[in-house]
Amino acid sequence: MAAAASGGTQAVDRAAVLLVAVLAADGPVSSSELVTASGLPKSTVSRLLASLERGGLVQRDHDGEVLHGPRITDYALSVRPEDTLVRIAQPHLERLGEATGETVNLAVPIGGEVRQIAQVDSTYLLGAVNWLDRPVPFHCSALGRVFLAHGHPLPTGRLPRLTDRTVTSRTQLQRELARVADRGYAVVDSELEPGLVAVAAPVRSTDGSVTAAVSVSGPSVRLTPHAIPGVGARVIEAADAITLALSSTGRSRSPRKGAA
Amino acid sequence: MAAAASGGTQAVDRAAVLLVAVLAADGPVSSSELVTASGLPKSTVSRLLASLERGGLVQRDHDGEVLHGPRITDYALSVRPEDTLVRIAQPHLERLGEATGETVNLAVPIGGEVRQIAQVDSTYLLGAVNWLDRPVPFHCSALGRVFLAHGHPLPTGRLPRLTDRTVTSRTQLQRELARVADRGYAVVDSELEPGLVAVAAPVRSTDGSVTAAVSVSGPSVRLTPHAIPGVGARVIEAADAITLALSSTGRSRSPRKGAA
DNA sequence: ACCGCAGTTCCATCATATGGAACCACCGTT
DNA sequence: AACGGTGGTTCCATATGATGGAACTGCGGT
Repeated sequence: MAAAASGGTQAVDRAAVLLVAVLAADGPVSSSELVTASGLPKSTVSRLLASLERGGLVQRDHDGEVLHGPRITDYALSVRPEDTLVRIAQPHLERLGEATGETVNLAVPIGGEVRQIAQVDSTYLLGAVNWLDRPVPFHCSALGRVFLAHGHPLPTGRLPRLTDRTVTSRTQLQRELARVADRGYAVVDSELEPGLVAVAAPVRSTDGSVTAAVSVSGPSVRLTPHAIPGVGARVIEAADAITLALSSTGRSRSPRKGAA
Repeated sequence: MAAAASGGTQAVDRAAVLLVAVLAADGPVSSSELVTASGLPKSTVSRLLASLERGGLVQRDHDGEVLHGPRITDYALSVRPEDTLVRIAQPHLERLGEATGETVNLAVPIGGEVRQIAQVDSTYLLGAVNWLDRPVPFHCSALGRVFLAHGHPLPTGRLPRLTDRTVTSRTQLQRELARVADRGYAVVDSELEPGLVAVAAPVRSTDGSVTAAVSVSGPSVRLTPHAIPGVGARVIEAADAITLALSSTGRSRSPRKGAA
């Protein structure tokens, strides 16, 4: 079963699935969760985890739950993760900022929220809030909806109502997400804060998955229903440009090789 | 062959080695480098990498070099890696700062340099430089020597001379590193900058490897040869306290489970 | 003390990883 | 333009090492 694409190693494929599950999970995960998530037999999961643990890719906390191993932590510490993404995206964000005059943000999903990791301030006086390090919810932000519309799991639990226009019904949200996926960009009008309108589009990682998003946000007086389609197009354009730039990341540096 | 400790999966063990090598490497790595590094046959490495790549743990840049995959990047983006470490270490650093009055730093190795990720400023007027985001070389910093003394690879190439007291001979450096490992702390006097003395000790990750270090640094008028042993003891004490705090990181959060 | 569940270990079976060699593609040379 | 070399992937027969059901262990709850 589980047809191998070509030249590969079943055991490693499976182990990779487990590791990715562990990394993608918010906190620690129990083995049994991994068993159900992967559909593999207990014994297999157990053995595979043992190997991953031996390799330092995974570790168990005091009560046996599995979490990211020290080797992964080391790696995460050794890079300023934003650096790559932000550095690559920055020029495109600025271009988008100039084109629209509005606040532009780049964000990534983290845990149950959306975190902004780069921002270009609005050229107007009204609208230049600093969103950095001020996470927003998934369900009522344009950025969040972009992630949701492209497969990011919707956090469980109630969807908090932040304004009287916030969508809090899951079915209604689903309908909206379908439109987002279809249209290519997400719009949120006064759902996060009255009078605040945002438009966002997906940035894709090298394997096609959506791991970041770009947004333009400003007051409803400027981002009117009439203006939105045009802005949406620009946002998509910028997001696609970043996606493209990412994919051709030759990772230029590091001229050092052999050498004495 | 290659005795498995107990219950494990050869293929995954090997794949883990490869992945760790990729993560630990500075930039992209060629398959052949991995072949020599791991001692595995070409064909095996090739197959293993194929699986890792399928899992998104690894990817290849435009000219086939292997680097960290999108799933790893996602993870790195989803955490502020320093957060954990810095948050846990902060109180201990502050305590050390109060005790010594000198500038205290926490650092991690990155690429060919040492990066400071947290700092407590000196209570004196002389000495309160901001080291954050100002990487220092491995060979002539106390922090760097801590890493070197505990297995971190010494960057290849010449060891730049920064002052007339900088150790630039590899053999001499080795001797010094042995002392560091032995004594438990590293000292550098005027090798990075004339008159600047630093003392550093290792912080261990949950698996015992040294992945961070703490330092106290100040002018030689205060950190005299006479004062150093006492400071060394305090630095070790703080570093050990952080190590301990790290190991008991139950990762408390995330009460959410099943639920509808 | 008892049940139940999470996780690890056993073990016989055979599916699956293995690795040497052939093969291919690409580059810098003569 | 033909060539040797290097870095990488694919093949394939072999037997090694992964597999998964069941038995086992250890805990935490009632």
